[in-house]
Amino acid sequence: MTLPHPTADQITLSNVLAALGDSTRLAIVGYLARREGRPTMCLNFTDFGSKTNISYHLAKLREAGITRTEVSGTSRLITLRRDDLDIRFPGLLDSIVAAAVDLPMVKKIEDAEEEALAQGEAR
Amino acid sequence: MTLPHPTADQITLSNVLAALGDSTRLAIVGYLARREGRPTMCLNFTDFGSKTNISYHLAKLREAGITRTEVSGTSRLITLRRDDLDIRFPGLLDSIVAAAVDLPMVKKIEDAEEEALAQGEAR
DNA sequence: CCGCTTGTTCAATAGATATTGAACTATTGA
DNA sequence: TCAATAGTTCAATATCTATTGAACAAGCGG
Repeated sequence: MTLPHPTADQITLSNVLAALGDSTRLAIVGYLARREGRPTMCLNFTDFGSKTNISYHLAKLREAGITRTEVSGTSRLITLRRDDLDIRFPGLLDSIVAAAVDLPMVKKIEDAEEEALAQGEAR
Repeated sequence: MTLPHPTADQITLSNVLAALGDSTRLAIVGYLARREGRPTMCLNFTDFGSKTNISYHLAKLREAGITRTEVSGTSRLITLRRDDLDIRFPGLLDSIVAAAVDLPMVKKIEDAEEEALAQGEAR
């Protein structure tokens, strides 16, 4: 089962920039970049907003060609489409991610995660 | 006489991307990049929309820190803030401009210009 | 099979954004 | 001083976008 994604050549600069022009989605991308390697699903973003809202933003990112969403059981695995974006717009994602990883919003939820983890261990 | 511009460190990634997420403004930036060196004023953009509309979009670009607007008599000279943007977000503008210069909208008005020029010469 | 987890879809709403024409400001050139 | 030029401001509007809660779908574990 696969969700609809644009092919590499269907990705437009306008759509990419419009998608990233929202602070929530920019934070999602920054967070995804930090977690690269680790599987990331919708639940990981709940600190960014309600379940419904995250679903909405992730759909926007997917439709713009910024993320890839793979269905895995009841969850979805979200990854950045680094390779495709780099072919279409060389250097673009790198420069955006470089700044996005340091966004206050991203740091905030990383801190929240560490705290939750620490508490889980303490229990 | 100077218009209000954000300082380099007041420029945020979110604002820049939101400003460039509009196709008209993206075309303006692409066009500005093509004209780099030559002075460019609001009148040059009239093919992108009404006078009022261009004024609106140029204000957005200026407020986001993407362009600098200098008053010169009754006109304003618009330039890209390449240096400032490159310090804040290295590589970002370059990668965007590289794609934006080839936008259909940009090509269209360059063609229109050449035609107008040819006609002016013929007369 | 039942309930829990994970997400999506839908309808409603509030807020932001783009676009327009009319009126206005300010500078320049005759 | 007058008229033309170059842009802005304003109010109105139409459209789009983000956000929410309720209802739904689908896989997983007991």
